[in-house]
Amino acid sequence: MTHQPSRAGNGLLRALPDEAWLRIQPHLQRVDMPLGQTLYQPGGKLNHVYFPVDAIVSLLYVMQNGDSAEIAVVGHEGVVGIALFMGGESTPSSAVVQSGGYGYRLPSRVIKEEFNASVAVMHLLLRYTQALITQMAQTAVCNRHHTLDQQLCRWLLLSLDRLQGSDLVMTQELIANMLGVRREGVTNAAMNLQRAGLITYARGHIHVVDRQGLEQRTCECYAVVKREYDRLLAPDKLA
Amino acid sequence: MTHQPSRAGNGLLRALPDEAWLRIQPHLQRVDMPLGQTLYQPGGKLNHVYFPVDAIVSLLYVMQNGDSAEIAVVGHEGVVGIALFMGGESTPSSAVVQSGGYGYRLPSRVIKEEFNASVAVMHLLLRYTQALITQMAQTAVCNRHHTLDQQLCRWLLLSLDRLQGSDLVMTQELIANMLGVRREGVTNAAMNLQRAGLITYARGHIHVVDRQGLEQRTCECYAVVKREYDRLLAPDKLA
DNA sequence: AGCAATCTGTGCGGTAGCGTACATACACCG
DNA sequence: CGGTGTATGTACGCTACCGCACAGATTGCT
Repeated sequence: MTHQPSRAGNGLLRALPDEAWLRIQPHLQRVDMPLGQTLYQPGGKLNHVYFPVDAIVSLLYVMQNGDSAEIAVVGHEGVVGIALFMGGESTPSSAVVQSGGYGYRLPSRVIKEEFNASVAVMHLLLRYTQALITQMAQTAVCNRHHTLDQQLCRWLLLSLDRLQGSDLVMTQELIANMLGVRREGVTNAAMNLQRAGLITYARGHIHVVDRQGLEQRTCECYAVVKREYDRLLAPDKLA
Repeated sequence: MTHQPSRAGNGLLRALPDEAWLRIQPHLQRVDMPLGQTLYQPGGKLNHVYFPVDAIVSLLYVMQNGDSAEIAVVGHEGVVGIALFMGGESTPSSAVVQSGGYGYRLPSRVIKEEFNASVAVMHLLLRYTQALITQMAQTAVCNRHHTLDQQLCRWLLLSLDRLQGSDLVMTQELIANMLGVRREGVTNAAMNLQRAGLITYARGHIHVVDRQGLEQRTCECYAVVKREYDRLLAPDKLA
């Protein structure tokens, strides 16, 4: 009694040309993506690409001394494992599930074949990749110039855009790992946001009360990234 | 009396399949790339891609308040303007010549046609793009975690790899703009390196005395990026 | 109910880099 | 040769964040 995979839950699957979708569908496999799962190890061989539906995946780099930093985040709008069709087969970063849920995975062979077989699929995936590049670039800028308060706002907004509702399941410890800062720093920033009436939280649950307030308080980085995703993945572009 | 463009000076041109090179060659135009020249404005339409030969181009993001940060750097190993074949047509960052020299440029139409016409060209450019992605990601990590001393070392090494010889023409003011820090911070870091006997410098000229010393003093970021460029653009890969 | 693990808050000294202001020094040019 | 711009050095208070240590507080387990 296996259900047919649905393309509704992921923006890229939805944007595929119908023929491509029909070719891909039989190879898609629904997978649970529990919090903390590591999809890729740095340098490791990639066996699948993942299309998250209600899960969020962080691309992050872990340094020799254990410090880490998030490079970008992928949710229902995208795909994890671009190195496969970019030709590199692996990356120096790892991919970790940051918010549990499910998604679909596709064997590397299939995505590579489809990438090479269909110009429309190729262009779709490349536009997504460019959006991802923008996110990485903006992360670099943000790390350089903006306060932890602002970065936390940006991070919450990016996560919110990839979930339904306005609640996150996420300890401050984990957020600190993603942002590459101390847990106490996150505590402090979160208290600031709570006092400002933008969020409430307790023991691993964050509730966003005032989304617009977050958008006002964050740096321009969020808007730049959002605009670029909208521009590159707008429905009319995804012919 | 125009000279035929040579493919010798740029790694990507050199790696092109011969047929592709012959198609492209007539459209290549040698251009001077003087220090400070802006190749792309954020959001602007890209009319050409640029293949630097002895120039270095910085991809950088300038914020609303004027603060800036370098995202990545491109020299004779690469090409400026990947957004063209990635399908975005533009990017939110700008491209500025950071070390003067010359290169070749190619009209956007030609690079797009060639990208779509030849799988080998496509794979070459995509592998290069993945290396560039690694550089951006590592820049984000470095901005988060490493000291200015280390970052200056990394920056000098990245530049050195894209020049012949061991001298850079580059004021501390400019370096500060690239790294997104104060000029005084660069002065301080440069003094540290000079005292350590790794470089000497004066009024816009930097001479690297002990390259190995720089490599020891910098963070792991430099090695990660270098390794990835070597891996993705190794001669045997570039069939 | 009681214990253990987990999550969050707090305090304190340390430091890297910022903003600002100014001082020196070299380089070019008339 | 003197003057003007440009490049570099120095000083000082300030802030954000770090590292570390520890104190509640809530949750889950037995």
